[in-house]
Amino acid sequence: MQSHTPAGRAGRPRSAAADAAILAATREALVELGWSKLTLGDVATRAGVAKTTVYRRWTGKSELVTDALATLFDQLVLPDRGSLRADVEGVVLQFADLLEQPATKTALMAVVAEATHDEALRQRLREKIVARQKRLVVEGRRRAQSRGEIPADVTDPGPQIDLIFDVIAGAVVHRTLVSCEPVDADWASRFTAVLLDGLAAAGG
Amino acid sequence: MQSHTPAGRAGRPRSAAADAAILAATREALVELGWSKLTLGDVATRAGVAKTTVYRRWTGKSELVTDALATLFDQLVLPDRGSLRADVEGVVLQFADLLEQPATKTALMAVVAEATHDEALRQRLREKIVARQKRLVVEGRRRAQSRGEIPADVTDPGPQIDLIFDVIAGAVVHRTLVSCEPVDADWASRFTAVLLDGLAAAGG
Amino acid sequence: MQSHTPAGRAGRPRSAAADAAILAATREALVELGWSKLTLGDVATRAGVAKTTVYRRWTGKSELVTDALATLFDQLVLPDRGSLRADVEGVVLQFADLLEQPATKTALMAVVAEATHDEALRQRLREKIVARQKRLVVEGRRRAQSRGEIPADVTDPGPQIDLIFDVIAGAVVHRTLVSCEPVDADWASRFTAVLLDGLAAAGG
Amino acid sequence: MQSHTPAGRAGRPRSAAADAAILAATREALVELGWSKLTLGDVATRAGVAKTTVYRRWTGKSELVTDALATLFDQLVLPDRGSLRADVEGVVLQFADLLEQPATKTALMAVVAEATHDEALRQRLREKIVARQKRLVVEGRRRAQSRGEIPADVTDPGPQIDLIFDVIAGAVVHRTLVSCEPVDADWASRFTAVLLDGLAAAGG
DNA sequence: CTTTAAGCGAGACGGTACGTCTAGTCTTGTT
DNA sequence: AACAAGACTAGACGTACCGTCTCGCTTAAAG
Repeated sequence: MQSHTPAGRAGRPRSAAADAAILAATREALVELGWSKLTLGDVATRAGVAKTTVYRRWTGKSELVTDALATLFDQLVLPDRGSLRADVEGVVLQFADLLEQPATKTALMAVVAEATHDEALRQRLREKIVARQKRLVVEGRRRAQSRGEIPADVTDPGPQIDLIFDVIAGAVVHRTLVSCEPVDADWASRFTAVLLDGLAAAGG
Repeated sequence: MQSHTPAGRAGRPRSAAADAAILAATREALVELGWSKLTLGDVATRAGVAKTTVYRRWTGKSELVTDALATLFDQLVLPDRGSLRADVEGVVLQFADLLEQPATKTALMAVVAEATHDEALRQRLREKIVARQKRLVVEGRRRAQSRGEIPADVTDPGPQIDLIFDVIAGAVVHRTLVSCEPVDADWASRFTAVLLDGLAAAGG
Repeated sequence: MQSHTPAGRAGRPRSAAADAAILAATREALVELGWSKLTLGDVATRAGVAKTTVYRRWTGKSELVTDALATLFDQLVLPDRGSLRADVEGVVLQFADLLEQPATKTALMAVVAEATHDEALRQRLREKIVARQKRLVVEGRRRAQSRGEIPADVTDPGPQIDLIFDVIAGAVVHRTLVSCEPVDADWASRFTAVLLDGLAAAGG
Repeated sequence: MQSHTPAGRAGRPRSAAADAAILAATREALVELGWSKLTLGDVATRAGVAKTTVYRRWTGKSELVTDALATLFDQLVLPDRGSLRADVEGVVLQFADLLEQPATKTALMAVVAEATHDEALRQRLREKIVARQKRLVVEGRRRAQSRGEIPADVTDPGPQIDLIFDVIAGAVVHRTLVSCEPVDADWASRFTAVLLDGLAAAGG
């Protein structure tokens, strides 16, 4: 999303409603058309906005879709389910739910693909998507420490936090989008067991 | 790749060299341009071939890139490193190496993205890419059983084999392409420890 | 008009019918819309042809309109009316008729205007439009000489031929498009008298 | 040009300087860009003025350019050269000089072209441009009458005045802009001879 | 000396057309 | 037949201008 009414106040201010309409139209178009057939002209039409208005606010398809995707990742929260094991299973199931939504699955991989050869997009992706997910892992670990389930680290973030994040996010994405198998309660339970037991044994 | 000189024998046979030239040109173009800016016309020009020749053999960009990608995954092998732990670390590092190659990283995510809304492509992806990776996991498990490191299952494939595959492939892909961190010997060692210890504790 | 089936013969040749359809559509659009609102996209649609086909054959609006205009100037002929005076009056009236046609009046001045800062267009204009008009003046003079109405020059073209052409064409265009007065039989007669008497007295 | 500080008196009056700046910027832009690439936004920028200020004063490109053109035609005067023949040659040379200026040649034909399908513009053109030229012809004729070179008409304006004007203006414009030949002293002399001798013989 | 109505610079807006590019097909003549 | 070449239809691309509008500020005549 862009900064509205920046520093100076000269000229007509940008319509705040347009941003929301464009992002909503983008999500809608993603579901119907997928990444490669989504066009900014079509998004503009759906949003009831001129094509130029879209181009004035976003520099291209990748940036727009990244921001539309970010609004979906805002749904992620971490309800306290009472134990570390339950919290991890909750996060796994919740992330899997998000990936089952057509707009998410279509867009996420496409944006990652574009980001492989676009540093600016990689930056945007990290700030708006990855950070939102990582927050959950960090929060879950903090809770487990306050419950006494795992020792409080001297160093924070702990040494394994990145590994944990890549394993959780990677495994869920891979099962959902590549293996195309459902992430159900059973899988979540088996996965959580391997992860937590492995971390415990490895001293993480 | 397509079947050359199929059943019928009338007319000029398809040039076998053209296939190789087109796939090589596709890999080259992927590195230079990325998925979204790669065009079949450009591939044809690079391959020194008419556009019609490309379209006669592949139905579209996704299929062509999938096949070009498959030639890269053919590099994957599983040298016997003497122990299960070493074999897993070897597979992790080898897969990471493959993903560091520009053509691979660019193409893999893009093909997965397209596959989310294209069943035929999903099928092709599983046959030509995923199967090649999974083979390594299955082979590694068989070796560990013959070494006596893990018990021989009654059921084959074992119950956790899919989970193991998703965890390994998912974590490596995520760390490489999303977190953009290197998969080095240290990370591979830590990851393998968590995975194997977790599986042992969970009874996998 | 472009050269079709140039030197080389590889590839599909350009459709000759398309040229005619595009030029006809251009004339039609000129009448309805005028120069400034005529768009090449609209011309393509009217001609039942893709926009790229137009751009492949003409480099821009000016060139296309010039060629469309040229087809109108092809109408000009010089019927033998028996005397120099009658021939001049005939040419004046015929040229005026041509300028009364909506497509002509709209396009001619616009092309001249563009040509003032485009040497290539100026060249094209001279070859395709001006030459067609000048031919009539030269032919009329040749006829008058064969009738013995004016002496046969030693030098050919005669010294005044350019002046005569500019006076005839200029006066008719100016009266029609700037003064917006009709060029009727009376005006043609008065104009012809002044021109021929003036030339006779001045020794042209 | 528009009326400043009109009848009503409330509110901030229009800046007189802006008019001059805009017209100057228009002439400048005409020279650099020509008619078809001249944009009002660019004119506004050159004039150091907001686009709205231009649109508040002129209804469109045609009107603005017509007015800018009119300021150039204000240069035309008719110094008394002592005889009808010398006066006509003077007018011809002076008009040709004006047409050699880049801004004039570019704009005049373009405005005439637009005027062919815009009655209001045709009116403006006649008032601001054509009238300025015609004045010279009328004045020259009046002078010749007072010198006794031609008889004073009972009717005024005389019957041939329009024809004379179209012949002079048309021939000079055509030679300059279509034939792209210079109007030098020799051509002016030959042209004047034909015109005046023709008029004398024809009884004009 | 305050209204108050218009002018002003800035710039976003809904549109339209631009000229280019790509997809995928079709039409040549050649191999 | 398959091939190289390249024209073809269809339509998206991102840019530039159009002419309008919405702002907040300035300017001077009217009250």
